[in-house]
Amino acid sequence: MWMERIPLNQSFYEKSALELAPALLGKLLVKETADGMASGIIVETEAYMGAEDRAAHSFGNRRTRRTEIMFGKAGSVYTYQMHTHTLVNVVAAEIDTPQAVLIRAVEPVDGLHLMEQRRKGRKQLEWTSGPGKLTKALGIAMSDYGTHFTRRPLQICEGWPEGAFEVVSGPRIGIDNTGEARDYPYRFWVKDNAYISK
DNA sequence: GGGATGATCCCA
DNA sequence: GGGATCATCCCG
Repeated sequence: MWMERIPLNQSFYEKSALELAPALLGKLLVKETADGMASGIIVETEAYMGAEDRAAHSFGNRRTRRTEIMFGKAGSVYTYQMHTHTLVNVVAAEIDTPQAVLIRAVEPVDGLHLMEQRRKGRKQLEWTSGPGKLTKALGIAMSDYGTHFTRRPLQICEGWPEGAFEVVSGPRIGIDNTGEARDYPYRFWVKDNAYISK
C-alpha cells in the first residue's frame, strides 16, 4: 500500500501524554536509513504521565541522562535500551513536564523487504508486533535519541483517515511493580488489529 | 567499581 | 515459565 507522507506539525504533539497516546493511533511512523525507507501505521501506544505516574521513568521528576529528553520539547524522540532492545517514545506536553508515549506496535506499510531482512526467519505478523520488534524492523536505534518527529530521518506522518478505525484502552503491559499505577487504563490500541503486542 | 534493575523477546 | 544480556543508575 502506497501512502503520501505528510509530517504532523509541532502543534499536534503539544498535548498531554494521555491525549497524545490515542491521537497517535492510525498515524504513519517512518524511518529512513542508508538502506532505504521503512514505515508502519501506529496501532498500539501507552501513555506515561511523568512526575505523578509511578510507572514512568520520570516519576517524581527523576532527571537523569536517560530521561533528560522527556523534559524537552513535545515531539522529541526518546529512545532507550531495554535488555538488548531499543524502545521508542514520543515526548508529550510542555517543556519541563516529563511525559511521553511509548509506541508498542505498528502495522507494516513501506519497506517490507527491509523489514523481512531485519527480522529474518520470522512471520510478517511478528515483525512489528511489540515495542522492541518494531524498532528492529524499522531500523530505529539509540542514534535517534533527541531528534524530532517533524524531521527526517525519523518522522510521524498523516496516516489513516479519522474515524476509519475503533480505539480501545486498557492497563499497560510489563509494569507489575508500580503499585496502583499498574491498573491505570493508559494503553490504547486499534480494535481487532492483527499487530497488537501480546 | 560493582551490584541491582528493567516500559522485552524468544524458546522450551 | 525462565534465561539471555546489557545500558543505566545509584551507592559506596
